[in-house]
Amino acid sequence: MSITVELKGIVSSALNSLYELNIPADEVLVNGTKPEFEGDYTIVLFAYTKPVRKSPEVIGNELGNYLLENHKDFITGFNVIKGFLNLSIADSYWLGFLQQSFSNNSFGKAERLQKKVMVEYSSPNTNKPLHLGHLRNNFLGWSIGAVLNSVGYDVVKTCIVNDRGVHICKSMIAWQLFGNGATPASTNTKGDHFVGDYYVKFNDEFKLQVKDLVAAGKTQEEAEKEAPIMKATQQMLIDWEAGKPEVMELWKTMNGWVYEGFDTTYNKIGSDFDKTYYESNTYLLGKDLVEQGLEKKVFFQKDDGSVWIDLTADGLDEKLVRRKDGTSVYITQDIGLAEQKQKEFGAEKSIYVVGDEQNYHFKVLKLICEKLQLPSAEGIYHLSYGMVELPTGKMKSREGTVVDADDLVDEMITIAAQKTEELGKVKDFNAEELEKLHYIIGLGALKFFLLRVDPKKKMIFNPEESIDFHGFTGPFIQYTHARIKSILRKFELDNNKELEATQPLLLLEKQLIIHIELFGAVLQESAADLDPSKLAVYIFNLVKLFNSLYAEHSFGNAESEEKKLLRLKMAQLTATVIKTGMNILGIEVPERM
RNA sequence: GGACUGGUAGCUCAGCUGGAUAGAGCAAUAGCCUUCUAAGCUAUAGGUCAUUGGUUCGAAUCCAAUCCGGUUCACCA
Repeated sequence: MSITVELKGIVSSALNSLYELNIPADEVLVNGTKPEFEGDYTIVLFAYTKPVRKSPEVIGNELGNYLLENHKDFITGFNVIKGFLNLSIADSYWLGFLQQSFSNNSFGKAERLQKKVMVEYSSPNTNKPLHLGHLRNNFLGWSIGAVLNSVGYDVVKTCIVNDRGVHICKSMIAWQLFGNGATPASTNTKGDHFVGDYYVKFNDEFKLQVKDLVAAGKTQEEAEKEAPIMKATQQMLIDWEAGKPEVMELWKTMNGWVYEGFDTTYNKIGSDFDKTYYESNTYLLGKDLVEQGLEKKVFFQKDDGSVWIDLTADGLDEKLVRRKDGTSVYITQDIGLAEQKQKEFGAEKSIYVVGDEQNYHFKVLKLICEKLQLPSAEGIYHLSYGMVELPTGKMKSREGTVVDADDLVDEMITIAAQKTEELGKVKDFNAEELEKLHYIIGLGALKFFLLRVDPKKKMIFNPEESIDFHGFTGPFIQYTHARIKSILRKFELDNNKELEATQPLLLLEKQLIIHIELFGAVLQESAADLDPSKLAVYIFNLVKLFNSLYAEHSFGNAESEEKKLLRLKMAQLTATVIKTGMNILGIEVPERM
């Protein structure tokens, strides 16, 4: 049990004994005491003044005295300032906590819950390579899975690959027209980039054709419809749906190139999935649900044959679920896939990590599933994250302002290599060890940069300024871990020696222990909010506290054997928390750097 | 226009289920390596929490209005 939970319980029953006041333990307000005041934890008393009919100062003193008398081993002192009761916790409590936890490698993690959740993330299109926005999505999705796993959920990570549709056909047409049989191998290009280049070529050619047609007297709209390359693309989509062999052949070949490229990138950034769905297999799902919906009168049919749902009563609009030609639309596939996942895995929650541009879509999706009374409905949760923007605004592929994922990862690793070289601390590393270290640091910097901000908020990335390696960053945390490991290598910790308590805990020591103790609660909070940034901030603060202590006091050469043992145990547990926490963010920590 | 969403230090962000004097990092300035890794530590400076009103013991936080951004509202995916 965490100490704040314990305190809440104690205060709740104290209020009951003193004033016959029934305040549920979880409604007691407990904060960490601000550093400028004496004490470790603070009870906020204002809420009790009315029912008790006493001033907060009086309540504070009575409560403080009561706690002091009845919990001598736990609470050793108090003071009251305005409506705040500051409590001091016994050193022996902290020492007991440290003794119990310091060698526990799974410190902070919770017991298995026997509950299953699904996290869908990444969801790329196969017509172009991954960019910075995908990186945020991938890091978030992976990390949220790890956070949920750490608090006891069984997590199924899934990915839906958007491998069909007009956009894919655009790349295919362009390759037919301009490729001259080129392949990624023949041009020495990564497969996803290779295919993406033809997508760009399509757009270039399309623009030229439209321009010519407009010059010949067509309106912009007519020109866009009639451009030969666009017509060819639409024909190809029809041929694809009909399963025309040569089209299928080309489609498979080009997607194959893309997957090869994606695999390389996923491997590098550490994204993995338990189950990958392909839209080419799922795009027909949900058709039968339209029939069901019509029978249940959830949907209605218009005169032209198209099928709709009326969501105006829910504050939304009418939404099409089947075209008049009988083909299904995007949302219908999603309903079908939601049901498919439900049948296949039966998770109690299904989290979709998808950008906030699709808030409306997911609102509609959940609503329709609810109205159809599908088992999947309740668990649908859209984890809506903000876009990564440039200082100039959104990234636009047409304007060439897209930050490519592979380029960025490589750049980060290069910078990591430069800095490591400059600092010259690992001159004895061989080439392989160095490469691994540069990778860990470069990727760590990138992941931490993207994960440290609240997922819901959009964030700005300035390509002109490289991502920092100092301060609130991954490398700073990795560095501190390496630093601790260095201490533990030099000064062996005897696990059998028990902590003593003849010398009081110093302020910095106590602050660090208090912070360590929060770890489990932080994981719970990150899981509840589906927000890895809470964890990132926590680790950063932990590391700052450790470094302050490190700068002020010696670990290996402490002033006494008692302090040496205490600090080495603190160091070990700090390293464990850093490593566990960073791993949950998908970031490795080195032994040396 | 409707719906949703954001506005906190020069920059990037915390804090938002109401609690003590609004916090970090970067950038700036000044210090700290003959003892455990200086990718570090310490200090200084930097704020009308968009604006106005309301709710109350107390508001960056809740409510309303206004201003300024963003997303979205396709027989696209």
